[in-house]
Amino acid sequence: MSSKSPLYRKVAGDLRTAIAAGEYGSGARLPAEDELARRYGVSRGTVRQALAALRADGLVTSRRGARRVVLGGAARLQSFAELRSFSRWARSLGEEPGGRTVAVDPARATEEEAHHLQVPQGARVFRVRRVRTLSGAPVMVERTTYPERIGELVAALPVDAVSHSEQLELHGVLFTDAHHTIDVVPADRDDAGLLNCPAGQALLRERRRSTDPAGTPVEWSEDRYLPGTVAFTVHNSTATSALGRRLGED
Amino acid sequence: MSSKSPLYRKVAGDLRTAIAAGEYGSGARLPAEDELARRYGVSRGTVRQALAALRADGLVTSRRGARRVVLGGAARLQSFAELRSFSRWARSLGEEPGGRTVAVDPARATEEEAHHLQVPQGARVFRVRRVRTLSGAPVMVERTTYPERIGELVAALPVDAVSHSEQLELHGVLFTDAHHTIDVVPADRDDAGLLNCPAGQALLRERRRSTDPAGTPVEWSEDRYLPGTVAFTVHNSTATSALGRRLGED
DNA sequence: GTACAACAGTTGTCCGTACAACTTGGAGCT
DNA sequence: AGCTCCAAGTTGTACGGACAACTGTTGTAC
Repeated sequence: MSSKSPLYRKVAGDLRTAIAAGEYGSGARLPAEDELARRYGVSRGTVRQALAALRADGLVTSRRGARRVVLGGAARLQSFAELRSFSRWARSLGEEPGGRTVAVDPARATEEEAHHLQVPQGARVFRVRRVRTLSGAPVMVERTTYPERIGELVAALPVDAVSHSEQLELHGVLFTDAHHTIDVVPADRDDAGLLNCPAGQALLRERRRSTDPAGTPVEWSEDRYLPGTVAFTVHNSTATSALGRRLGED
Repeated sequence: MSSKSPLYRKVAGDLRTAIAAGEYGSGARLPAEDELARRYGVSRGTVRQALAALRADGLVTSRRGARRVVLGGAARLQSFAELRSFSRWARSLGEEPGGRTVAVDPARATEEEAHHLQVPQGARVFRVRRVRTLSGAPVMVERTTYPERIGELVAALPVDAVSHSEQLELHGVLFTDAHHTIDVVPADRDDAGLLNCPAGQALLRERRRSTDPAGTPVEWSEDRYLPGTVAFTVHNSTATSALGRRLGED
């Protein structure tokens, strides 16, 4: 059966599970690259590629001259797939994801939408509003705008489809990059009704712009979470910087 | 004069400025790796290392078979240094950072602090409370716990020192990795007094654990921002995943 | 015209080598 | 004991080559 996944991925996966299994406790030093290369029967370059992946996930440090050290605490970091899909994320935690599509509206792109989706202003887009639940309780309201091509696929989905992203994947729509902005906003009347909370309630807001492998925007979304239900975690290092802080001009 | 920075960094920097200068507009395709290698007189491997950095910053996509595409919109992403230091970040935006140290207390590590700093419970630590301002207006309250070694350095700083992190750097204390958790909490009495806002006001909370190159924790901090003042931005992709979502158990 | 097939172009993976830069621990000296 | 200094160990950087896998385009056949 053997998979078609590249060698360095297998090595990375193996090391990941070894760390998760506690073979290398927090603060422990990993074997040297040469040693790992020998052990797995691969070249040092391949080992380095695997270790770069672990470092990007914040699992290990690395510095010249010394062996790599396992970083404790970071613990479990979701994969990109789990982050992209609310459903997948929830299921991986043993929670039962639910969703109710409130509205699917064909519309004309506003200036903001046009900018983020890189389409001309006034172009045809689809606006989708959904309420997401964990084990039945509403947790998040999701307002997504899709360009026409993608929106048509979404509009064709049944209203009770739990995971839109998984359905889109089946149609060959891939999400590979996303840019997120996280801040706080008060709930408006609409949020309050959908989330069953008082208007003005502070919500954790995540705005997201996702693109496909070719760099074409495929969604522009604004999600609002009830406080206390989820938190966002980020790891960054001098090696791979992905997090930033921004003035909140809105 | 020439610097001691590695080759691939110069290439990456050059490409970054070229993109920023609009030489490759949003959606444009970068030259092929071979072409860049020829142009810079370096090997393809070095070019790939440079491009990997750009990809990690979310500046370009990359997929097998097709040339790399410049991702628009992501725009300016702060460097790790700017994220680490409130002062540096503020100054890079033309704002005047300020700070007031409210208290520096030697203390015994609580269970939580001990866990995050990887010291025995009850070990000597220093708790520092500061109010941070932008152009005079209070924006954030920062509650940081340092292990004894670092805390002693901080305690010796003048109360009106604007940037603690820059001072620590001068003493050879390096921060290379950080793990962040972002969510929302209501302001307690203390926050309200320091930030001059009503108690119960929702604040954007960032909890942070920073480590040095050896993987030793050097700070554990909880920062609370007034809403509307800052937002956090994150880029992630299937290639480098650093962002995650967490159940908010606290 | 439309669909299919071949082809050139491009990035991903993997190997090998060599040297530079840095850390660590121990030997040896005071 | 404490200090300096050295040597071994380890990661970072850079080169080179080869092939696999995929994309976009071109051109052919129907």
